[in-house]
Amino acid sequence: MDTGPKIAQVAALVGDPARANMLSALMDGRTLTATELAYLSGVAPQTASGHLAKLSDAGLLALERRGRRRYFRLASPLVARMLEALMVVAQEGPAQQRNLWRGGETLRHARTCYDHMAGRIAVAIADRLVQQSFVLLDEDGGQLTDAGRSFFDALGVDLCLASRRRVFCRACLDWSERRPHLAGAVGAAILRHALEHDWVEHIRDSRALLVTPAGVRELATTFGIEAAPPTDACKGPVASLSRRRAAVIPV
Amino acid sequence: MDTGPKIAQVAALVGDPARANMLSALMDGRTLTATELAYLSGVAPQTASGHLAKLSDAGLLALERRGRRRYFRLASPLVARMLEALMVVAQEGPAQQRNLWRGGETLRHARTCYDHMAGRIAVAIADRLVQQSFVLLDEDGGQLTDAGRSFFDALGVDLCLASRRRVFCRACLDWSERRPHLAGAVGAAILRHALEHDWVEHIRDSRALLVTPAGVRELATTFGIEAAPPTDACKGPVASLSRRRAAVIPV
DNA sequence: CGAACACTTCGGCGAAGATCGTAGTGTTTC
DNA sequence: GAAACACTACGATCTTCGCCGAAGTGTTCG
Repeated sequence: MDTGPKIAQVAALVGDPARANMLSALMDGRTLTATELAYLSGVAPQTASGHLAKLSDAGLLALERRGRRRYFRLASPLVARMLEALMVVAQEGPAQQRNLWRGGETLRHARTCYDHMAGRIAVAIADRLVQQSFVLLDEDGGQLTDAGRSFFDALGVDLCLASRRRVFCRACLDWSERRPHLAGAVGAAILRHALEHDWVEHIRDSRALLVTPAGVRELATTFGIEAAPPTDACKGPVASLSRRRAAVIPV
Repeated sequence: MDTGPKIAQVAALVGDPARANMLSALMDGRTLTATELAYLSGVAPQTASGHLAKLSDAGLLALERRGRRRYFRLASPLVARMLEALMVVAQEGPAQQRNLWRGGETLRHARTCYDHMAGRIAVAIADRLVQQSFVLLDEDGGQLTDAGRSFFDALGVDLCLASRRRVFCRACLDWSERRPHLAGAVGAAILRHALEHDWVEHIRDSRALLVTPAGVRELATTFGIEAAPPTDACKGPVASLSRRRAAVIPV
């Protein structure tokens, strides 16, 4: 029993475009139904059913039966980490594609990435925190400094670390900005705080985040970030996911 | 340009058993020739050539022409991280396979994992360091405590952090032991130190490590670890990699 | 109870791609 | 210069697997 064939098995599952789209759609931690995932991945429900069965059998997805529909979500944060790692390599990939992501301005601006924030805003926040020596960051990990801890305490961000002394964060390469943003315990705490204080809110069914007017103010005063949303915000956030069937997801 | 199809492209590359074997073989940072990789992955040289071309084009492998042979290695630590993440999910996978890895006692005992140590020894070291509060560790990262820093200083381990203040380490799930061992800057420093002081040495062409008598002594006094090598050590360390062609790799 | 709905199973079609034999290019060795 | 070697390019074969139409199970709603 070597490791090669085993990782091949998992990788092959992710290697199909339809399944990869499903997993991408679930990357923000939401739970979606089989039908929704079928539309999002651009295949017929029968096809999607087969894909979802494979992903569940392999332990990549967890499923919950509720009434006549089945809700799927990523089986664990480890799966999200794996997808993230794949994304990084896919982005770096051949040196050719130096261009950033076009279209979906809303997504580029602010979105969720499993349990933390991503996009321009998130990268800007990370930059600021590093610049002020509130966090130390590199590819192998990161940590909150004492100054940073005080900063977040003063801000009222609940780091959920009463019982656990260590204050970890880690870098997560932003696929639209190609720069690191904050993930891990600290990243999750920031997103939680932002949602609870209405700095940002989820847009429809997408992973995009809308920065509220209050959020713009707060982000400016707290982090010195210009967080005004792009002009074309709120336009078909999930449309980019469906390949063939451009139908609007019925919810 | 969505992320789904892009990660699918990369995942599909890893999704073929032959290519997965090649990448696994390169996981320890070695550079191997096309012929060696062909044998290790169990396919004919022509087939391997095609696979290697694809992996190189996609930016997963870096190749260096020297004379009439081409040496391949992982293009970056990011690729190793990706494979590691895949391995974790592949191991966790379906709850059924609760059994540990059988065979290859030498590999299970001690081996390299890209730039750090893995196997029973590495897990034991990590356990010990955590137990003594020299490092803090969880899935999101890790960090060296002040006490830990003093410990390594006293030990003479060069953490290579003169210019960089942060002292990062991270957990890497050991695929044979299913428990975390140390990776990141600290993990790499430990392996470097162990090699420089002849605690361990590379076995032939495999990623397995042989713990020297001196190493057994030092590991016992330093970490309180019983590091005596298994009795069947040094037997065909790479044989487990070749599937069909069991020929010995000509070097 | 029957209709609408969410999802799954089955079966055949079709395309993608992994494989290796043969043949070819460039490099080293004698 | 010829032979051995490492690797690559091409072509034919063959298996695999994604795909959807049609039909079937279980659930909800009127």
